[in-house]
Amino acid sequence: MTATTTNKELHENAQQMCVSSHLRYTETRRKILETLSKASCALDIEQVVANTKGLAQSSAYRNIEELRKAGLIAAMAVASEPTKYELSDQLAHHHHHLICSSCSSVSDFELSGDAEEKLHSWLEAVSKKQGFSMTGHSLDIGGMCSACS
Amino acid sequence: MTATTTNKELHENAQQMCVSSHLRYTETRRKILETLSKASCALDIEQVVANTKGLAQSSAYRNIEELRKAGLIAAMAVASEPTKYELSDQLAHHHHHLICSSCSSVSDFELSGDAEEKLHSWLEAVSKKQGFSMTGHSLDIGGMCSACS
DNA sequence: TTGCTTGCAAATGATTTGCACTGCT
DNA sequence: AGCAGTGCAAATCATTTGCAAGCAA
Repeated sequence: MTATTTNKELHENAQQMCVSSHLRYTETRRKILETLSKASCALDIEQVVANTKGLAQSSAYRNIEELRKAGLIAAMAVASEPTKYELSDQLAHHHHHLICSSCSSVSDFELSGDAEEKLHSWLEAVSKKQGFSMTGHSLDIGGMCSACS
Repeated sequence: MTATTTNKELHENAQQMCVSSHLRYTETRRKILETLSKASCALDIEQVVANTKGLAQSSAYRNIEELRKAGLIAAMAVASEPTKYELSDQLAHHHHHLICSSCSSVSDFELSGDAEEKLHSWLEAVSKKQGFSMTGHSLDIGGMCSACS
């Protein structure tokens, strides 16, 4: 499975993943993914609803949860803020987060291919030793963003 | 600041940190930290209250939040489970988490000193480039624990 | 038809807050 | 005295759920 780059690829991959999870690829779900795809960072429910025409909040919660279980969407909780959602690594590029402990803003970064590979091998070794079957990892930097300091 | 190993060190460091954040180091706070210190993994509010004699739930929330802002406690949110709390890296050993996406259980692991150093230097470089002042990082492995698979 | 999806409104559950009181400093 | 810290109960806010109607396979 490759990360999607074009809108068309996004929907093709998404549809595939929905089908294999026995989910219908409805208009609503398509629109939610498109909203997340357009966003430059993770969005909370309010933002998803605001940026998706004709989406009820309960449907947003329900669909995001289904899509999350199917691996299309990743959820991230920051402090006691509402949960933020973004496309999963399977639908977008693998990346990590810088989280400001003051304003709770989140921005993205990527490690070099080399670093990412090395990290992956460390984590794979740890998982193996503990009998854990790893499906992914997350790496956050905590601190103060430039706006807050 | 060194990670604490003995109970005495824990309270000495904790008191210091409270003082410098203009917080009183009360009996209640001392008991909460002791509860977290005894635990083998992160605890949710219910568990903290259950394991701390004479602690009101609202006091638990209020104190944990104060202690979190002062850097004594780390909070972690897993899926839509209640938030879990543990001693911060400043009061305990720096470590990372294995999170089971099926049962939401959390266990700990450490990287080798070498790996941890390398990781730190990568993150420091990223932060510098983005004008972010890093105070720490977190690294989670996601997947299926041995009990669930 | 059959059962997944949806929107609305009501319910739930975690977390926060108002208030009066206690206890450091 | 003066203000941080406390317990209790009430309030708030994100998230979940029941239900009746809509829509896709």
